[in-house]
Amino acid sequence: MKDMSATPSLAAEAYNVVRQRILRGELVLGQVISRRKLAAELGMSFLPVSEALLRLEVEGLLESRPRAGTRVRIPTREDVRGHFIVREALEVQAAKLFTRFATASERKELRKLAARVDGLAVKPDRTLYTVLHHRLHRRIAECSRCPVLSDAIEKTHALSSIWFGLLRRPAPGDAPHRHEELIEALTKGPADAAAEAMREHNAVAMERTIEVLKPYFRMRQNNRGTFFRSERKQKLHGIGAAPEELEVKYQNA
Amino acid sequence: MKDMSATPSLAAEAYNVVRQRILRGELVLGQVISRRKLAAELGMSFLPVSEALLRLEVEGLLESRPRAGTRVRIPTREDVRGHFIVREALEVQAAKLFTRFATASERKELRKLAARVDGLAVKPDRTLYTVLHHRLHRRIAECSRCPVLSDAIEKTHALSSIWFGLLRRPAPGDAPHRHEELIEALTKGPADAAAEAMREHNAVAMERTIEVLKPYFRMRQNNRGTFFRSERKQKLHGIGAAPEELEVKYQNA
DNA sequence: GATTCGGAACTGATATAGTAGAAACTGCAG
DNA sequence: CTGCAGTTTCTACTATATCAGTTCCGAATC
Repeated sequence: MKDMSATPSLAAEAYNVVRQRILRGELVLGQVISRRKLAAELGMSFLPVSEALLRLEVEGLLESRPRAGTRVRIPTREDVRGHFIVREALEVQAAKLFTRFATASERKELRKLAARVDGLAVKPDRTLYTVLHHRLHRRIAECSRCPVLSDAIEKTHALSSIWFGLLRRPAPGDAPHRHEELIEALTKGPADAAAEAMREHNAVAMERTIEVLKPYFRMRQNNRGTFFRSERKQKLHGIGAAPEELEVKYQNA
Repeated sequence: MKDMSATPSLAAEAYNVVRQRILRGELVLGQVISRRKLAAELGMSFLPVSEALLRLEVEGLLESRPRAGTRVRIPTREDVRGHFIVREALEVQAAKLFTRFATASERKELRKLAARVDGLAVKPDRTLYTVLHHRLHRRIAECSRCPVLSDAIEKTHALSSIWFGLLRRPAPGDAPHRHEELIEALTKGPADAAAEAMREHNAVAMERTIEVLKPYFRMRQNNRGTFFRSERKQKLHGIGAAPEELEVKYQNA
């Protein structure tokens, strides 16, 4: 976490590299990661690499089976539902604290940020949108003046960012000012209204995420327990494919 | 967590042993843990031990500095406050779900358990009280029917259990039926009332914990950053002492 | 053509050894 | 008795080697 960046150990470097690759989408859902190859690539022995991957596994980004491999975690439907229940609990708490502790300049800054996010939401390019959306939620958390809480929220966001990256185009029936309305409730309304707005915001996010991940749920059902190492087999089972391709694949099957 | 007990690896064994020792109070706040000695004692190389300690560090029970050592984490006041804010968020969520999903038999079971806990609260021996109190909160979480949420709650409880263990005698001005009232609100009342009851329950717990930990906050201030290995120096700085002894120590200073 | 089976290659888990660095100890000066 | 240097001893960290289990791929079989 924070000590990782402070202590320039090899394990910390490996951790950051892999984490960034997952978050930037260079490593897709279900892709296996070889400790040895990664170690060779980064120029270190695979023990620090192993430590980094273990850490990411504890955080829920990876899953591994002894002597089979380590891969980017493919979530189940229950995982996603549970994830959003926890996230709702934390962000509602943050929203309440926000109404008490956020300064006037912070409120202004967030209103501007929300407008930018909503403006970008309809554009086809998702990269900038993803970054700013993440920053918006993080800033809300930071305004709670509770580092432990914002750390916890940050951790849940890292997980859902992976899934979020799969959303390649804007959602069709989307409210055009989702985030502006959220921030409006947070900055203006009483604590109860802020909490309720955050709850609804999260409910929409959950529904959408589950919709996007549906093909992956089926994929996980099918290859439960096998860690495909070769690219050919992975392709054969739909790993690395876009959600739309997966959809037709499993509809035919 | 669960895979740990399922996979009987050496690392899992070390993890459970150290965790149990911390929770049972055999390892006190600020005590350093030697990877090598522990490895020798458990009859394994220190790599699995290292993995276990890393895991406990991620969970927040330990802290380590490169080339200095690993010790049981001494929290700051902000840590404790943040911890209870997160815990409140999660347990309030669990309470709401409890009112929706708990079965009749589960409600009955919890009422009985709460009565036992309150009965034990006034007794001088704390060991059984600690165990049952923990079980009560865990059962509430499990009735939410959301494994991800109960796992998250379980993790926060592991942390606060360490602090809880310092409370060697019953709190004086305590409501005699704290837990029975909580369960009453959970089983009978609407979701809002259940949530509010859980919030108040947590607020009391936080106040009490901060009160008990006050001497340790001062202790941490004093020896920030030094990992004392010899027992003599540790005693000199109050590590391993009971809260009351610490109190007089730092009042005199 | 589809299925099964066996060696080859690879994977994570563990053991052992060596290195760098921080804390503790010892002796000396004030 | 107290404060401070140099030395010693301990620690965590890294690297290499070996083991047991898994996946892969092609040849043999039905």
